[in-house]
Amino acid sequence: MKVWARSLIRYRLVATNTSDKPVRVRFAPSPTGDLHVGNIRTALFDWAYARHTGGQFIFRIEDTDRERVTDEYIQAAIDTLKWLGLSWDEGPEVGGPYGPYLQSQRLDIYAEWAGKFLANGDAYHCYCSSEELEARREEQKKANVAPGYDGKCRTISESDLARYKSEGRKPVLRMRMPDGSTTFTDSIRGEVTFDHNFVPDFVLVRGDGSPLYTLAVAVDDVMMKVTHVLRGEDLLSSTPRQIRVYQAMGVAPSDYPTFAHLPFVMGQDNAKLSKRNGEVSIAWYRDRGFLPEAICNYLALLGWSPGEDRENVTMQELTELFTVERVHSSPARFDMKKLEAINGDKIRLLTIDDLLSRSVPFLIKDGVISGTPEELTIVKTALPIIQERIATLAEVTPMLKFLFAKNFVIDSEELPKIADAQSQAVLAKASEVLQGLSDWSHSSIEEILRAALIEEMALKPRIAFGAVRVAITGSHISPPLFESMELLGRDRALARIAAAIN
RNA sequence: GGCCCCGUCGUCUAGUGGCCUAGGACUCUGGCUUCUCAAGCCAGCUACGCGGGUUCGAAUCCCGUCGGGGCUACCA
Repeated sequence: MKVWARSLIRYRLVATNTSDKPVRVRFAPSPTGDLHVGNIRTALFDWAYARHTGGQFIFRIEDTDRERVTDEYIQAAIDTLKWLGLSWDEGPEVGGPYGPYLQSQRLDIYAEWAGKFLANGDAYHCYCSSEELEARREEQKKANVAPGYDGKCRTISESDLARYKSEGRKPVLRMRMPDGSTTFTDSIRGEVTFDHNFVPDFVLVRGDGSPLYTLAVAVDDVMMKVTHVLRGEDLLSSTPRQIRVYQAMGVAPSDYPTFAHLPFVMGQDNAKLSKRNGEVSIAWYRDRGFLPEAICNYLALLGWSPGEDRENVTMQELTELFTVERVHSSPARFDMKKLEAINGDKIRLLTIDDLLSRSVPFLIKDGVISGTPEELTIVKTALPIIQERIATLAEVTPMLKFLFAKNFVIDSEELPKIADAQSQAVLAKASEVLQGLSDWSHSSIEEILRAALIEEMALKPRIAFGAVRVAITGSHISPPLFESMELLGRDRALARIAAAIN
């Protein structure tokens, strides 16, 4: 029970969205670092819901904490969303009727509302110092009382006020939480109630006059006419505070946004995702050769499912199938293996031209090719034989580098595989028959090598071709041998076999 | 500690009282195919946290319990 009770009126709000207003969903990250898979999963659901309902997808940057948010991270967030294909209707770069969409550019709006709250008595100045608050919190813990602001500054005597001012204290603006409770309906979790004994008066504006998330998020959602808030579960317990601000703003309960708190995406060891807990930055996945549509498809499956034993969905299908009703309430663990499997599936679905344009940047970055038309022609010819054997675009490099090696050398670990007498005999025989081959096609190469090595020498295919494979590609793992030899060309193929013979 | 959320194979999930001797996918294991690696195909392993209820009948409803997570900031 609060000793500083101001009102005994039971405070119970039920936020419902019964209106048929057009859907407006926002993704509002606070770019204090690279966007990670958890953020992106939220963005994806926000986007899919907006597209599914034919509503607007709003992208807002929550940079009220300028100590931690940087312009680089803001730009990175914009780039990441673009790369994933999550296009927004309102937000950075595209603007919109309710802008600006960077909270740091909306300071006057927050100041105006803060002023109103203070004038109305919904909020009050609090002069307690951090040290004092900390000390009282410790006492609360000792006394086994719910920790939180005790309401000391709800009323301040004239003498205290004069003293605080003479000490040069800068007050924060605190929201007054009335007695009672807040109940709202979460689309995913159902009815949730918070007793205000556990929702202390919270700070809206810092001592330096800058707004906090608690103020900005609620003001912006109202001002931007947001109808649905799909966000991480970590914000669930802050919802009563947002509702309190709506109430202070004079918004009718029927106009409150509908909340849906998404379950977490956990790291490999069941802890919340972090830098130490698996790779979380989307940029890392991009650089590693994951397709944006594969990342989105996989992330969509974390906390949501289209049902009917379906898993492979296109971005278009995702927007058609996505509903909040099918979103889970329990957390999901991120599984790299499954992401890789889906990525491989998506790669196999690509046309050769598409696969080519996506692979080339990796080959260039890895120094395999410089990007000349001649090189691209060779790559394009080679892609069909490796398309089904790679799971990421980055694997194109180890698969195809043998075609472009300037100074071809066999991996030192592979050398022993062709050093034995049998392998040497195979290579000698292959060299001999191949030199007389006029038609350098993979079918002719296969035909003549089978006749010479398998039939004539009576060797097992994996033994015979294995030796040739190492000589040709430098590795015992490679694209199909005969196609590889055709692609390499007669002269280089013969030279490599010759070089492999001691 | 308090408040809140969550709990089906190792992982992601289907499942909203009988269609469930619990289905699919990834992983793993074995096999087929095979010039390596993949891909593909077939088979197999493995789950309703636990305990009480309600009911003719419970993975599905209720209670408790245990476990996990979040919040508890002049972060978001």
